[in-house]
Amino acid sequence: MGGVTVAENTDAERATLLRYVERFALVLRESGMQPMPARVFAYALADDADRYTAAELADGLQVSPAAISGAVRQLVQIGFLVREREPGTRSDLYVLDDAHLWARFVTAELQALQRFQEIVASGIELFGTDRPGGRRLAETREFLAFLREVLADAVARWPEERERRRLG
Amino acid sequence: MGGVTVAENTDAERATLLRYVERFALVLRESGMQPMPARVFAYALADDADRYTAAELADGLQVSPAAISGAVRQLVQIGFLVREREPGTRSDLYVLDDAHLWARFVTAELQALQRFQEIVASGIELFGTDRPGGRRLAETREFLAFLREVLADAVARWPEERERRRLG
DNA sequence: CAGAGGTTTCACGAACTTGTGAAGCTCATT
DNA sequence: AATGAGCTTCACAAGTTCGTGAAACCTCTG
Repeated sequence: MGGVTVAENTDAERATLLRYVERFALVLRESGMQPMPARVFAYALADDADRYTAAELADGLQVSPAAISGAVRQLVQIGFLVREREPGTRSDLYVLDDAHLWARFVTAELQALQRFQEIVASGIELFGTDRPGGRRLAETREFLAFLREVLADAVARWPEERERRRLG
Repeated sequence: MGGVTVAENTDAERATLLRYVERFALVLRESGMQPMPARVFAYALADDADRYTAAELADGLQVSPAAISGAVRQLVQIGFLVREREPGTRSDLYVLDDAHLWARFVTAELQALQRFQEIVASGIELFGTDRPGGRRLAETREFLAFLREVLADAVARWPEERERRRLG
């Protein structure tokens, strides 16, 4: 039932986990993720349950339900968490979708690159390409397109690559 | 030198450029870059000079020299700007190193991924891999390693790829 | 349809971030 | 040595972000 976990049988272990989650979240924040979503994600990834109620997350992380509410909403929107509901139950369940998780991760990255590419393209429209600045913008656009192809390809290859690593 | 630029001959054009820089910076900020470094980078990329003094940046962006000082320091550290000094001159020059710029960009990304991988590895050390959470961490580490290989490979291939795109 | 478990919304205080002005520092020139 | 242009550092004020507690809101159960 997702409650008891190996990592937090004792207070000391729970404290270790929470410190770890905080360190992990810090790394995620450096890439632009907000604090509470980062904590929830790190916690759901590192702890042992495979699904969590909002209450379990609030309890496990020692934060208010309100904070969880906002965080899971964003994580669900990005696709890092899936919201589920057991029939005849009153609480939502949040699941880390292992299988697609890293595809989601790169997808989020791809969207960021696309926004980047769009603003660059809009600069080219505004200022043209017959100036030094315009040429830099044009080359940037080319590079971003290339990078997006490479990443999309990597996502597609990961399942196969994963098998290869498991065997080799 | 490097003062007069096509994009800002008139007040209207300068205003357009500044609005554009602000939009561009916003996109960069969404990926975790700080506001002022983001503005300086966007400005240096989109405007026409190929090197700027700190004073020119402050003037062009309508911000204080103090703000520029901090911003260029960070950009130089990441490698997005190169600091130069003309002999017998009192002001530093900041240069966007076109040739290696996008290699730098991916290098920064690679470092972020490495920090990510390190915190995941540290979690595996702390908690082991014989639990659900540990297995998730282990798979995450594998995926990050793969992604880093893919990106490193992409950087290596870009010069060649760039030629190909220019011709095709 | 009343009740209760669970989630979401909202206003607020605390903490953090940002950019500025002013003072201080460096260093090539005189 | 003195000058002064330019860069950096620092303390601060304004603005923003964060997480909380309390209240409102659903929605399943009896």
